[in-house]
Amino acid sequence: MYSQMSSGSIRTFGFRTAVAPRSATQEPVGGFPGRGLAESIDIGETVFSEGESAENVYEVIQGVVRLYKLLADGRRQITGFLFPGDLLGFAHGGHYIYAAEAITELRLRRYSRARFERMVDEVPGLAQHILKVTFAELRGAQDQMLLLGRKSAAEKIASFLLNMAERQGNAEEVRLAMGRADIADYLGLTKETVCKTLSELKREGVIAAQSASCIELRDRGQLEELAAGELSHPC
Amino acid sequence: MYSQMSSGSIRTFGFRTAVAPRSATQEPVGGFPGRGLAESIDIGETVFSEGESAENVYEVIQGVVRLYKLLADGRRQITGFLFPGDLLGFAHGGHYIYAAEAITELRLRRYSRARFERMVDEVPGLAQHILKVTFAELRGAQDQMLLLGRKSAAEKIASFLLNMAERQGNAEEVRLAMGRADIADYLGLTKETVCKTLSELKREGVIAAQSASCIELRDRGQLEELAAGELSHPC
DNA sequence: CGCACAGTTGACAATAGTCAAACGATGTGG
DNA sequence: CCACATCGTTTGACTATTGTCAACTGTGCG
Repeated sequence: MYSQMSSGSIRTFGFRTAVAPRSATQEPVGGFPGRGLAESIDIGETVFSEGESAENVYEVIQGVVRLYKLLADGRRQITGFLFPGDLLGFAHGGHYIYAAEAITELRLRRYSRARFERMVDEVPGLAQHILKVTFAELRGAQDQMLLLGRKSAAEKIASFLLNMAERQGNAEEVRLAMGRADIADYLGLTKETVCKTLSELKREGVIAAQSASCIELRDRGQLEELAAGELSHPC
Repeated sequence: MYSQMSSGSIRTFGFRTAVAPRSATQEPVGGFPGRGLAESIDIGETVFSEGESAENVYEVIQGVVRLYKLLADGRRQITGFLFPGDLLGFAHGGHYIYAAEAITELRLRRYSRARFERMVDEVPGLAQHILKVTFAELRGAQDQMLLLGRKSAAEKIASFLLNMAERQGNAEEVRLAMGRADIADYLGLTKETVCKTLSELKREGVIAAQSASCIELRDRGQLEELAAGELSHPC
């Protein structure tokens, strides 16, 4: 606990964290015993909304989810993307504190909150396991605060691409499940700035694009320097 | 768990969260049994640095702490301010994931990490308690992401002032323990923009200033609308 | 009293946002 | 099978918010 974690991943409540290794889309995960009810959600549909009464906890079986918060006038901040194996449904005061929507066709497993809490209370080590991954989520949240508050557009894009690559086994080719608008709302930019910055990186030969959703990382060193804020000319 | 929390506060690992009521600067807190070693730190001094081997967990007894992360070129993002009763020392891979410095004269209680982990393992309910406050911290982190990614300078300042007021019992007068540069690095702005925005709010009569560190909230409704992003003219 | 430092203000620059148009892929109907 | 409609992406011209730089002010401490 509070120490190095092994490979594999689970996202409990909005941030990806590394835990025990497991296969990508199969049985219950996260040390989570028992099966929930299967549920299918169409692309673009809402799993739950911010402020809604928090009845359930979900596990992503297949597909990608976006979590976000809104300001009164509609401005949106995406706080995280969820992949198979991740859990969602974090609540405060009995209400979901963010909204969740399907970015792709989605398969979920649903657990009632009562059952989830009973399991956390009764299964030995489960509370501690969830604590561990929650700490890791907090760490991700702090990295994202550094990104949102202090990085330039190019540095944000570089960080994002490396982050996505890492989740895909650091392959040369990164597949983006989300559109430009989602990337923008995740990085605190506009979709136009995301486009322009990607084009700029293409022009410099740092990346190449097979298509809009498939990016090749041609100069990983350059991207890493950008992401770390080491370059005098951050764009 | 995952439900409404009572008054009082604890900051475990960087974000303030509401837990069981307690007096402000007295005995051990957070359901945390036993006493740690007392330690005094001068204003501006470092408690620990990012990346340093994480030997200890600390509890703030008196004073204010800033937690921050740095980019390679020195840009700084403050991820939270800690007040009496808060805990700090979150680590990943055996190393602190942020730096901590004293904003004021500071009194801490220090617990060795081994002892802390033993307590978490052995004391019934402690892991769950820490899980609860950690969830609340995560919520605070998500609010801060919304602020950093999507709010204007005026909206950030309004949110910050209301946040500080809330921690001081929602008094009309807010006392700021931190300087303009710290506020700037917390909100993702520069100190000049913080000054200019505060002056603008003064000009509009929304706030008044007894001194640089003592702000009077004259129109709380206006501040709340600003913080929520409800105003057509966000500045 | 004056030195040092934090805070404030203003002129100007730059990064990112806005608006609008064009382009490209994808999917449907003729 | 092609034409067309639609939606997401890309690009460019222009705007605006915030950052930079520098000077000035106020406050507190020796």
